[in-house]
Amino acid sequence: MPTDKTSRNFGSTMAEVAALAGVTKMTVSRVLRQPEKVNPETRARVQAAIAELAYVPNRLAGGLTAGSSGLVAAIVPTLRHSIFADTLEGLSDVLTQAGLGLFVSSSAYQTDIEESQIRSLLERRPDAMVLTGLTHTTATRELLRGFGIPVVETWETGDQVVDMAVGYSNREAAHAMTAELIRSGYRRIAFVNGPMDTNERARHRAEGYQAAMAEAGLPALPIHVVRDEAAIVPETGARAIRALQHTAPDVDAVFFTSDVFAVGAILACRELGIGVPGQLGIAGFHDLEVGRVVSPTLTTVHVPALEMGRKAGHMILARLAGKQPPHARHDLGFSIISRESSRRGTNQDSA
Amino acid sequence: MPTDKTSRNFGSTMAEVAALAGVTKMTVSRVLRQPEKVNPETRARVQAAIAELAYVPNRLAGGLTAGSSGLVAAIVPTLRHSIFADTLEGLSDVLTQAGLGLFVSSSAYQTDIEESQIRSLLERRPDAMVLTGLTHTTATRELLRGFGIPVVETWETGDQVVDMAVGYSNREAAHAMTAELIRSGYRRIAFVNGPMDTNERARHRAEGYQAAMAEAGLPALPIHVVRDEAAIVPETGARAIRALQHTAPDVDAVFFTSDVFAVGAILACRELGIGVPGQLGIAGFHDLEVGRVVSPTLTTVHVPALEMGRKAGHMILARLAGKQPPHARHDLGFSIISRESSRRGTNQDSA
DNA sequence: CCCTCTGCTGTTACCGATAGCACTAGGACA
DNA sequence: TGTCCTAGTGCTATCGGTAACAGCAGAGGG
Repeated sequence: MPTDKTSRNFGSTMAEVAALAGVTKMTVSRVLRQPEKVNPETRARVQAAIAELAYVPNRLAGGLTAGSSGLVAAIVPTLRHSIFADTLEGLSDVLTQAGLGLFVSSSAYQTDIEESQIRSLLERRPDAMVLTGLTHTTATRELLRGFGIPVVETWETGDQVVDMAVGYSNREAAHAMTAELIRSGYRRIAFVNGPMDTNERARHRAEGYQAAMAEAGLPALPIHVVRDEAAIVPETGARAIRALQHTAPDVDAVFFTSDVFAVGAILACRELGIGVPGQLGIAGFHDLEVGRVVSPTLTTVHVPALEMGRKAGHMILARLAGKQPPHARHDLGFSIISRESSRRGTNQDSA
Repeated sequence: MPTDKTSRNFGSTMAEVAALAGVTKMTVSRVLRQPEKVNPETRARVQAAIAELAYVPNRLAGGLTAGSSGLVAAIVPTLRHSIFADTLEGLSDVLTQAGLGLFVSSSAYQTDIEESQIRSLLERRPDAMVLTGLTHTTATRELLRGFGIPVVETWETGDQVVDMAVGYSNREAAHAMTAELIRSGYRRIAFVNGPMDTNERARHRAEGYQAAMAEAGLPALPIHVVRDEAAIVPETGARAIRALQHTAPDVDAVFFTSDVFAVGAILACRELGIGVPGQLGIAGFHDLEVGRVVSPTLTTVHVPALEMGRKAGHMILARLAGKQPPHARHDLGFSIISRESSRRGTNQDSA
């Protein structure tokens, strides 16, 4: 067993296996991918050689000829948010079963970073690519179209898709939640959102909020924007509550663009002696576990995080099999989870 | 621009760029990796051709010659647990900056699945591999050693490392937490653990618990094992509480191997009218956000999830640069976070 | 004016696998 | 007995790059 100076061995090559078995590489290759075409005796000999050398085929080399890497690249804004990890898990499940590898990268919510990452991901010639959201630079779109690989955009639906998309309507979801708050009796509803310039999910949610308010004949309040969306921590929600106390003390409900913020807000209210849901209604987004645990429990929007990942995986597989047509779009919907934090007139829990 | 029947283009090749620029592939290759060796005029011409064709180099092909893929493979038990996602994010940060790609796979906590995944990951000739835990099949160890690539095992420290390791001592962590509960006045302390046969983290935590009890002259209670560890949901913790009410009603504290379980337990206690921390002390593990939000707030063990990922990344980079020696091991420690759920004699919050 | 050196670019071989075709031996068939 | 067919296996080229060395022109030195 030869070992070079850096002690990197990389296992044996197909040629070594072939030599040991007394055949050519081609026969070894056949044993691996079309065993029925090889004489059982020869096959056994080759398999013995493979076992003896602990040979692991090099898919990179095979892929060169085949023109495919067996890799799917995925870009998420961050891994430090279980909601995106859920989508990745769903994707990974489906892809792994099909023998495809998953190659991950995080963009920190910035489209220019995303562009450079896509460029570097493409150097690995993925068989498909999964993106989060529909907002990308023009160069990104052109690059992806030029490569002609299946691209699935997740977490939103819309018309301007690069290729395919699976998601839900953030506009409708925010609309529905706002309407739910209004139905519960809240009138001065504030919306705490992420940056709307780089994130169409945030933009669409804002539109949904504003539309619902308008339909109810209520004034939409100025949207409170959380700048550093990468820092998704409860304290950000707490800070928003403290800020709103000054800028808009008459607000009677706050709808947060993430459960993480909403939960921080609930804790802040507890400290400040603000009764939730009596004095202030609170709603979140994502349906994270934390919202089920906090007291009062959090009203939120459930999003199909895992399912989007799975669906994206299936769309890719179908497409690679030549079935799924381009421009396929799937709306997986959402649901409003009404819990204690928006149940006006119920307990005024603040401890 | 040629496009084959499946509409997969894969961008242009270096040969096409070369033809357009009126040079050979070799010159294009040089422009990309040692531009200073190419005449500025030629270089400009080549760069124009690259831009015009939107050429993206194929690292797979380059890697074939170089004998490296620029990819690092990581295996985590599951992505649906933010704690492992944190480790991945740390790893990803470091690797991405160094131009390495991260290739992820989840093992569902089973070493046999892990083995087959490692085999399939190795087909992609990663430059390094990151594993979770120290428990692997013999075949896995041999395979990895045979490949001679840097391997970092995370989330535990110990002697039987394949190559390198970064983690903390689960034994000491569980020991410290148990001791903390004893110090708080609890005596009949139960431990709810994951399966100890496939997961040395669970095994070591059990040992730490037992040792701490023994040192205090207290009897270690039979360990309550949560079988389906993959289902890491609060309800599992709630179920454990209900079970313990029957099997060991005199227990005065429960130490859970995960905050997720501990939080479910706290909610169950609230429903059952069991006062926490008065009647029952509760402690968790991991220091998840959820433990900061639940009431009473959760006493837990903080583990360096993100840092382990980062450190693993740095160890790999150092090793690839020929610096880091084999068998390097790093203990990043842990810390006990004492919060309300184990503060005996304080409030008996059960709402 | 010749030689050597330097700077730049091209040629050839090869990384590890696979597609496509060629070839061989033995059996079926007329 | 000759022809055709069918397994089973090998040969060659190729995927898209890179390493190593070769070649060539102009500059500088003697």
